[in-house]
Amino acid sequence: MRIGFFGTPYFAVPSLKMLAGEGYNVVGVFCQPDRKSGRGHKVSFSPIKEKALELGLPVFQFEKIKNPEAVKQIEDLNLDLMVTAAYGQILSQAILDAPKYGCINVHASLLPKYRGAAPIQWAIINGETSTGITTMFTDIGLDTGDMLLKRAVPIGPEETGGELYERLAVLGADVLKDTLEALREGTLVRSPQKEEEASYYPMLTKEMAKLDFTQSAKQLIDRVRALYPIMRCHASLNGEDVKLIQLKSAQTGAKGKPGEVLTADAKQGLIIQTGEGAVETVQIQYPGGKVMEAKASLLGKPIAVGDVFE
RNA sequence: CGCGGGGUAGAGCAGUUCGGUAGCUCGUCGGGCUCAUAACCCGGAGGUCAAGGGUUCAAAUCCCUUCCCCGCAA
Repeated sequence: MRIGFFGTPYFAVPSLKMLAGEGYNVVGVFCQPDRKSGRGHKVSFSPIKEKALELGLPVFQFEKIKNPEAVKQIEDLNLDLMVTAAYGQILSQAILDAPKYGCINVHASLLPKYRGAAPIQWAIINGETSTGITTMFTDIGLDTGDMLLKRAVPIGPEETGGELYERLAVLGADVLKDTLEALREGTLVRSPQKEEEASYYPMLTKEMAKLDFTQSAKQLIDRVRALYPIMRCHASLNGEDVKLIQLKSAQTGAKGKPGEVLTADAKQGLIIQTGEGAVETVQIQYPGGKVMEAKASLLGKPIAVGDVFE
């Protein structure tokens, strides 16, 4: 079976590794073009490109996968099956029609809930206690295709987006493996998504990392851990943009308005009033500085009680 | 050559504008006080001020070079 693999970030790596390890015939790996990134604008390869090169697989990178030359390339590969996992571009019907058995996608949620590009982070932001992996036949809609296999996992109460992302990447490879085996054995069952149960969440934007202290303590804590380490949540304090890397709930007798600093010393820590309850900032980062323990930071850079994060 | 911030005691920072004895908070060590404590009081140790070169009577501070860390943007 000739397989074309479409993926870009780390999420897709375990799946590609599994395909190669299980002896599947991956005839082409498609990923997003190399981009200048990081300090100094150095060009870096995506995790999938790195892995594909390591495995000795041919790599294809198209600026727009819908362009005729890209579609022709896919058709010329004479694929039996396409596998996608966080590729990063929307596929066209012509592409989906190219492989004999269609296109199977690995999605990091329990569909039809959390359709969209950032299901992992959104699940944590919304305080979900479980999520999972769904494999599906890709259709022209956004994560709307018929579902194949589904597996759920609990979300830890303090788990970060990065940690869950890693777990789901591994689980995704596992579910994909079972899906392909079922496909070979002819036991694969398609089940349509129920539209009335569907939910869609958009891509993450940097505005989402700006903390709103009128939210409840739990919402703030969930948001900070959901976005970590992709984005570090931040708030403005006395004109400085301060990153609050890790929050936890705090008990204190003091009260204030949302965002107001209730305690700020090395013994009790940095505790901030929210719309509902209070949060302690465990780790903090100032502009130009490294991430540090908030209690240590207060020794050299005090914050006054009554100052307001906004 | 994308833009910017930073490197000072074990930790976190001030001091750099305008060159003139190396400071603060905490920790640590010793002592004291207390029924007692993460409390309080007294005292001590701990720094080639990232590295190299230059200017100067004198450099953490001014000039040049290098190394390392961080944020933004992508």
